[in-house]
Amino acid sequence: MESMLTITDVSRRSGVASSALRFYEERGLIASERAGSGHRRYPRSVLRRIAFIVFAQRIGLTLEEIGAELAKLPADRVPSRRDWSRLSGRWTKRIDQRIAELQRLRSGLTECIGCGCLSIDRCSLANPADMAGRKGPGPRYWLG
Amino acid sequence: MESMLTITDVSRRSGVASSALRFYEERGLIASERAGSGHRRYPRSVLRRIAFIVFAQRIGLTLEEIGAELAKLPADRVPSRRDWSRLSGRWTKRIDQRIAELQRLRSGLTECIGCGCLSIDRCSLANPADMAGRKGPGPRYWLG
DNA sequence: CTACAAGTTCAAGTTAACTTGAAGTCAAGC
DNA sequence: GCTTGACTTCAAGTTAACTTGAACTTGTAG
Repeated sequence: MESMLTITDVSRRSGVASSALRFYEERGLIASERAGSGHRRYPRSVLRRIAFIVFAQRIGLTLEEIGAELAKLPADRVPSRRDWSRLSGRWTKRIDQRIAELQRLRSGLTECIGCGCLSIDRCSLANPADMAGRKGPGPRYWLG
Repeated sequence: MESMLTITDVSRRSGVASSALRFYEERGLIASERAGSGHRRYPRSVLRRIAFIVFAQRIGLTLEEIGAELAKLPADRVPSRRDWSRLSGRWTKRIDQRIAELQRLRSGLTECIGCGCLSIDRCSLANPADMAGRKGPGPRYWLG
């Protein structure tokens, strides 16, 4: 059975633009075979891989990190449910850390800014030591 | 008393690089007076303003949004504690939304990827409708 | 057979939030 | 008088994750 998908098929089913799919391929996150014409053909299993990529992005991983995770999947066969859940298991901790950070910020909102200390020097929430200027150039994201 | 601060003073006390301080000024987030030499001089109150900016960034606001918030402060006097807490009050909701999103993702991690459905089409967490391709060009951040 | 849609590559553009570099000014110490 | 250091402006570079455009080739419907 000829069940390979075109790039438009994959784009429509995954919600990810074709340009992004080519970009992911360039970065080694997904792979494709080629039809005689040179057009990309994808196996159905790529959809799960893409879902995983999107999911991981929402959690906050960079494409580079996602690539590193995907590299741990078996190369010789279509990954099983166990394979996938082994990967995602590590993220739980990461999510928990982000949640904790946000909760810390949330309480700081009322306790620190709303409080009377008003001292940037003494306030642990707006403290040089734990925030700015760490990532070098480029945008600094919401979490150091 | 001559208690104005130089840009290096402010940078050291806030942990924000001087280049960033100039950038914030260009964007209208902070202001400075000038010494006869043309060098910037800041009142002490700028430190609280900068703390607020950094805090807001960690919560996930863009500089543009932060600018809009800061514009709501009184222009004719140094903002009071009430002024500040009025601003930050609105953020609580926002933080809660992010926390909820992360918790949703966290449970999806075990329930969806770890589960047997394995169908990208049926999985509400990796669903085209609520995720990709919304922000136009540029990076897509961890939250739609 | 001819449109026209869909696919290809490759280079360059986009956004946010800054940083870096070049070229010049100004004040203080020796 | 001169060097050093802090400061200035302005233009261009950086990073991530893509998108857009140009220039071409292929596949398909009529």
